[in-house]
Amino acid sequence: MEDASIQSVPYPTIKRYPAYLQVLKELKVTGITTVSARDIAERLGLNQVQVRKDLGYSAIIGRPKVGYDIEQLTSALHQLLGWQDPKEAFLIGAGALGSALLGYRGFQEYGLDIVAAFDLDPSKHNTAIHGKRVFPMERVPELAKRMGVLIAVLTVPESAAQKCADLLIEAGIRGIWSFSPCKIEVPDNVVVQREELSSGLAVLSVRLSEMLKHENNGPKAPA
Amino acid sequence: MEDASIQSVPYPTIKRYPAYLQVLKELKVTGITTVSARDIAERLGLNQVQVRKDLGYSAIIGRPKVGYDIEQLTSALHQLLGWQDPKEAFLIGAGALGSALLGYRGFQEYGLDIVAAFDLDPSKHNTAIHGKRVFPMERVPELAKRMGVLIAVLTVPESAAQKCADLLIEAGIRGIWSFSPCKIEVPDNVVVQREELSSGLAVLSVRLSEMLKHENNGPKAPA
DNA sequence: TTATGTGAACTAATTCACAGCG
DNA sequence: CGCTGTGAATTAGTTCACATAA
Repeated sequence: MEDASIQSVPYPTIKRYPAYLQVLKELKVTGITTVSARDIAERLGLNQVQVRKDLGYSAIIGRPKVGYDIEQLTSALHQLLGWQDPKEAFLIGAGALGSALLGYRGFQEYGLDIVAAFDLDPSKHNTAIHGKRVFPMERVPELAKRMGVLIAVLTVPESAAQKCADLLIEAGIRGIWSFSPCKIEVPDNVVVQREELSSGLAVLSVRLSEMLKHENNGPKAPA
Repeated sequence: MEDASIQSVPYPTIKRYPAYLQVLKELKVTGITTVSARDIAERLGLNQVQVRKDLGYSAIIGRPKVGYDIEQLTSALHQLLGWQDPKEAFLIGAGALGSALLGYRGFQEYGLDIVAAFDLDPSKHNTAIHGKRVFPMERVPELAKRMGVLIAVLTVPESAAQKCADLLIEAGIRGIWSFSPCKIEVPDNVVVQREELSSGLAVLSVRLSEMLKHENNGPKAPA
């Protein structure tokens, strides 16, 4: 079965891969060439069996007593993620968050190369932010087609999100990484990944509240 | 059992709460006062039973044929998240991402009020970014204690993350929302929530690759 | 009939336990 | 032994199916 790859890798696993790559990168600069699943697990606070299972979705095999070859493993994970060669992307919405993302070099490592920014606000047009030029929104279709760009990072206010998305879709964009806290309607052949910054904050809030509550109740309560 | 609240709400549920609040806020401005689970579910692309189960962790009860009272539900969710009154927080690392977060008003809604920024770079000291003053890192302990700040948003480079975290812990910070892609060691009484921007991108990459692959294979492959 | 609420069934993910290899 | 790899057991989360209330 050649196409066992139809979403055979579970999403929780995929979400952990970037962290694995991060660890591999760190180890590599120290000159180490192999790593054990346990080592990765400890550095990330995960279960070692989980790491082995996750790595098992790649073609590479680890050697007992030695571990995994860092070089091989890195490229295997890059391949599973489709990060072999960076994909060009547009950034839509050069506000505070958008500007920050334009200045973030790390995306290169994540297979993403933001090549241009777009904004509705004319005062931003033809300026450059972190070395990336800002174009008027209307030019998305033309430039997307010319450059063959398929991915957009959407950092516009909620109120503009759907309108911008519609324009992106018309321009042939197939993947939208959205930082706007709202649902975006797209046809079946377009993928939207919604980044929920607030989810992480919600978890932090709850964990912190619980910890503080226990400190107050703990001493009094039995056991 | 009064303390059934010891992490009785599953994390996946907690992560969805901010999205629910977002929907409730949108509905509220239109003047509507009640909402059904199905309506929420549709707006977010979720299953309606899941929404009901999630809301079931709160004390409020919905009325058949009517739904949930938006006002009540909002405050119940705020309470479950510990977002009743905004918590003051420090931002550590006034680089590109840090500056963006300083400019993001939305955190107020998420129970977070960033009151000051800190940076190692002296050239940034005593400047203001989006109206928030930037202090030298050394002043964290003094100001945290004076203001009773317990939460920090960490947006420093990987290389500085642990060092900054150590200083924060010494200053009495109990919750760290970290955007640095690395593990941070903290004592048991401190909570670290790691925000993995790359996870979302990983999922987008894979979903997009699969979609494009199917388009190429699809027409040829059987069924 | 249109909604909530919930036990039961199912599906997914994690962890355990152990076999196998160098 | 120290490590990988994996079937089996467990736990967690989601969805189904249905009872109930206005």
